[in-house]
Amino acid sequence: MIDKDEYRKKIIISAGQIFSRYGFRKTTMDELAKALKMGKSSIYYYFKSKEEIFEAVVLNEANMLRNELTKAIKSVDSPIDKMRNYVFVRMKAFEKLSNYYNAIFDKNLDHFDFIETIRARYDREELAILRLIIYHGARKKVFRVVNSEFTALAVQTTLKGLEVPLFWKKREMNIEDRLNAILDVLFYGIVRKQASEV
Amino acid sequence: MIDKDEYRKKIIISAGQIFSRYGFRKTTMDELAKALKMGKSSIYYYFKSKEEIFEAVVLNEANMLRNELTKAIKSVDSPIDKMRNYVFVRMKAFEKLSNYYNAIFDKNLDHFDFIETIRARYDREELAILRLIIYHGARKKVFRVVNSEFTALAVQTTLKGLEVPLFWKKREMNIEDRLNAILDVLFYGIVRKQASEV
DNA sequence: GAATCTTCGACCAAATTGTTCTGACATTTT
DNA sequence: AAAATGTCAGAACAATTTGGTCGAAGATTC
Repeated sequence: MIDKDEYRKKIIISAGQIFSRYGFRKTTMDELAKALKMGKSSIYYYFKSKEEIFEAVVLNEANMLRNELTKAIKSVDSPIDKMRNYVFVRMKAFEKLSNYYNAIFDKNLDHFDFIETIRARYDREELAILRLIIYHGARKKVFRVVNSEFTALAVQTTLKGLEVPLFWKKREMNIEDRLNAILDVLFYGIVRKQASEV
Repeated sequence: MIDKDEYRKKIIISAGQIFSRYGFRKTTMDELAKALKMGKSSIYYYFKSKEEIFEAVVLNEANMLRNELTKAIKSVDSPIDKMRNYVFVRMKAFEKLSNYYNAIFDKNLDHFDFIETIRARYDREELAILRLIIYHGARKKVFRVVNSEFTALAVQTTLKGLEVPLFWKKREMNIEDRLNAILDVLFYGIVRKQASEV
């Protein structure tokens, strides 16, 4: 009754861990049931299908990502730090939010249309955040920007480009160095020259 | 013809990676075939069954473990260092040789009798190595040992005891600290007192 | 004690999976 | 060159697995 939502959350968390370990396909309802210590059919009292559980899991991770990101950019003041934090948190989230990213990249899952929906919405939100950061940076004359909309899009494209190698070889090189390199490039192209002003 | 053994090795390596990721059960022959870029039925030209592949994988890892261990104890001279190296390498191997250890611990696999065989042989070999280290240590009067056979058994028991928590929560605490603690205990109970001789 | 909420075992149809079989192509042997 | 043997893959299969359903049986609330 009142516990139903609570129980749904429990299922989402437990399922999230198992999904992230074995992927959607290789995770069975029996496993989820056993992990939750309930009958397999009982799960269907809370969710209509395996796919619906996965959707909830992915949505949950997407929300967590959003929260962490907004917290990260609120924690600092300068536009440069905001941008740096944003990029860092977003890329560091790769390991934790594996279901979300698997859902986006795994070819076996692209028939799930909810993925496209989530991704589209997240892209829109991300663009808004980036635009805001950039706009404020330009306002404070820290960034040299002609059109904050286009610049935001450019940054987003870079981030997406970084996702791919990050996904395919996860444990290879450390993310930090690579991120810093990208941020360096990004800022040197974007930061207003302090010494010899144009 | 001459390539057959070569190809078997390739299969063992590729299968080893996939098994270590998904476990024996969740790995399908189709996956192995796709990873090897060959027809599923072609695999059966090299191996009689999925189980036989797994056996070869586990055996391979066991051999690798043996090699690393002998190399590790040969690289130093003093009995204390030998013992320390042995324990370290053995426990650090936990991550790399996941199939071997999964085969030993996974309840779903205990019906494979080859596991028991491998384990038994490895136990025997390990005991021999430990006994040798201890015996030499006693000879050099670095270790204080009554019966090197029993002492070796005691050390082995300790190592096995350490396997269990290592298996169940892999990424929790760092192994190093724990190993050092155990070695400390081990040596303080086993090393001959230098200052105030008995 | 009726009504509703929650759980579960039994069951099912569909999909998956390990394995076999047959035949095609390649290579070697005679 | 043809026979024999080695190498591979597609189709087919039997057995198992898997996601999902249904009705009944406890709980809980009214």
